[in-house]
Amino acid sequence: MPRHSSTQPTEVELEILRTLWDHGQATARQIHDAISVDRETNYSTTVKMLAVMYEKSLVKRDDSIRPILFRAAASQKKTQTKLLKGVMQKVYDGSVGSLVMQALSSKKATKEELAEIRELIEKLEEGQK
Amino acid sequence: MPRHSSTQPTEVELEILRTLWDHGQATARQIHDAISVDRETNYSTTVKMLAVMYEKSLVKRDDSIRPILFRAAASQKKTQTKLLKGVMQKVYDGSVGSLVMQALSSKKATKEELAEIRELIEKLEEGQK
DNA sequence: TTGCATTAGCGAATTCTTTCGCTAGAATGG
DNA sequence: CCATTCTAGCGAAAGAATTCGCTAATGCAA
Repeated sequence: MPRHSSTQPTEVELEILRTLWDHGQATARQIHDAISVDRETNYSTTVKMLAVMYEKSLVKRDDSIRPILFRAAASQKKTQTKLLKGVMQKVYDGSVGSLVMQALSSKKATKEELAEIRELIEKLEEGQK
Repeated sequence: MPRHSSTQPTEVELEILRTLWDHGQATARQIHDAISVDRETNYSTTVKMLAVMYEKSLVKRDDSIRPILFRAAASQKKTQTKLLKGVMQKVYDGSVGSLVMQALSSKKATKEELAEIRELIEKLEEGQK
């Protein structure tokens, strides 16, 4: 019986996407070097993952030039939001409130972050009246 | 080459845990009926998943009685926090701030939730001075 | 007790993800 | 142009998560 069909990036795919978002675009070699800092892995693996991701339309490629350049197909923000909503649904039963409360409780935010969040809250509360 | 080792619950495991948190404890049959509402699945599968989860120590079982009763090994909160931290790390590079900002922007929170979050923020800002 | 229904467990198969060896083609420096 | 190095791709295999058929054990009701 088939299982998935949604195109959420997997763990390794996400790492690759992260370097693409950082660099804007990159060759397989550059991507490989970037992720090799954390994860010990083979160049072939990176190339293969890029092929898989291209299949899934997670990346675009420009092969009019050599070496081939890759870029993320979707913006970081869009992807993050999609993943976050997934977690919100699966882990917090869709409740933004509990997710945010736990996030804030579980890890220290900087003064600046807190201020920024408070402003957003106030704006949201304003718009709600 | 080995890949994982951490004991984060997977997707299906999480669904089972959710019903356990809801019910406190439950038989395989009850769990199966509960998750069958959303996901079409076979009773054998549920039983197997419970066995796997028992191996991983995600659930405890009381087989002094029949039918066997299962309960979650860790609290919902603890598990949620662990999963959320994972996402924070992998998707938001460890930044609570961006995670919270995006969560609040991406889905409407109720008036009550906003108020509660604002209070927490204010308390956190207070403690930071 | 016997027969029937439900529960529990095992092992194997399927699907999805990640890995890499090996080869062919392209680029580069001498 | 040749040798060497780098890039790209394929196919197979390993690892991980999920599925289920089949059987044994247990419980229950007549």
